[in-house]
Amino acid sequence: MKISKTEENYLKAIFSILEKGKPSASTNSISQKMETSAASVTDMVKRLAKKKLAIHESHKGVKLTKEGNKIATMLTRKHRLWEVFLVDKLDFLWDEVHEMAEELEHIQSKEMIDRLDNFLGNPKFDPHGDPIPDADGKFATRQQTPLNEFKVGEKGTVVGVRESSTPFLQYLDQLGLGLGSKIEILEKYEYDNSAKILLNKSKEIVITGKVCLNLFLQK
Amino acid sequence: MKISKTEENYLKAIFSILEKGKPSASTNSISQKMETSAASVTDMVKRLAKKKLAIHESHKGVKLTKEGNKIATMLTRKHRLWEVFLVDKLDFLWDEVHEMAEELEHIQSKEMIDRLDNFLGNPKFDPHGDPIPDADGKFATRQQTPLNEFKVGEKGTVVGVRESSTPFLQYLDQLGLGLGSKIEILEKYEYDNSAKILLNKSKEIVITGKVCLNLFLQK
DNA sequence: AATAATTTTTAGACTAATCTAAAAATATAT
DNA sequence: ATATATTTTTAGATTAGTCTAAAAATTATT
Repeated sequence: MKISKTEENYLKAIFSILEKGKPSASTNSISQKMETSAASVTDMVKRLAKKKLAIHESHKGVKLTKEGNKIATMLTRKHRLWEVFLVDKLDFLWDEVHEMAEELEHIQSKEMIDRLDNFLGNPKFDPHGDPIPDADGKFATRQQTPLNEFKVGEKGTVVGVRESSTPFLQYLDQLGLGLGSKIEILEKYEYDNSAKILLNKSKEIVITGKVCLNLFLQK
Repeated sequence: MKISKTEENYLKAIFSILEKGKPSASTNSISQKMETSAASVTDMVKRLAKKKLAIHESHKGVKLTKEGNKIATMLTRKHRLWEVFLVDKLDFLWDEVHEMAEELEHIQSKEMIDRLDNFLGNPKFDPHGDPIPDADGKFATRQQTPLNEFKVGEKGTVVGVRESSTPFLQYLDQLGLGLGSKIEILEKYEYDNSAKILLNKSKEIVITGKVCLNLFLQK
């Protein structure tokens, strides 16, 4: 059965909504992710259901079948491996690679992606710290805590970001914060969740509540 | 102006026909390359003409504009660079890479392809010996002669193939012939253009006229 | 429970890319 | 040069993916 690029993108959108713990993905939430009308979503969801990639009960949202889930997982695998390639081999910055990976993830060959995986040294996480599923679809797990849950005096290493939009990543770059940065909490300002931190044992900076919420660290 | 993947494929098809020295590409020749009906070609050619990528006079075939030519050249550049990547970095065989490169060539980013070029060491020829245009669209040239024009006693090194279909390349592999093979002509059999050759100064083999016609060598 | 607001689906239309069948134009052969 | 064959174009239909506007279903509010 052939699956179009558009269908793949819908599967990914649904997957990303379900990933956040929702029991099913609403038509509206999908239309926002895909930047299309709700009517288009209804049409497409019916097509995915007919192909046994999704389960759709009218007015009750969409889930993925095992097959739909597998396809979305493999798209995620491809996306993240290509991001590693672009950063590690072609020297792009972590905020520059998303769009390119969005295109590259639709390249078919499974053999190619498995070889790419090997070529890159079987990375477990992408340049934003997101886990890369292996060839069987298994995601690596990792002990990680958002910075806002840290207490004064605690230390940790940045291992991921909750949001990987270009502006946010560029802002982190400006601050000198990236994957691998060592952090110690010096002070916390509860009124807006901001904090003063010691960065890489050398520089004191103040970061906003938004940043605290979106940084994942390993203790 | 946005150019669809389909339009890109038509541009490439037209380009490849014109490349063989034809003054213009006929509707029929394009429909054969694209494996579509002649009617579809007429439709598409009109669209390309409207976008100023092709020049079309009814019943008189198609040419490419400077812009159309440039796009086709850049597609060729991308295709061939990706082939080098697949063979040099992911260890695919020269007969396995065409289909994957057909997909990869449609990835947009020019910056990415220029970086890929550098990463690969700015190769001038792809795994089949075809020249890779540089970032400005310039093709490398090379002194090359088809094997059938060689005389008994002459020697040369294989640098390219006229046809790069999977069966032909696999047949060459079976014979132990590839880019870089050293050849000396021992005998020529005029009645069917076959020849007996000395391969890599070690092995005597007989090759058919078809092979002689499709191998390019440097003297 | 009835009404209002929101979400989802249906209906009908549009575009890109394709097709078949028929008509028109060009090329070939007697 | 006329008839035949081939090539190209036109006409009309089809499918995937999209849209807007309206109808239907669900959820929230009084």
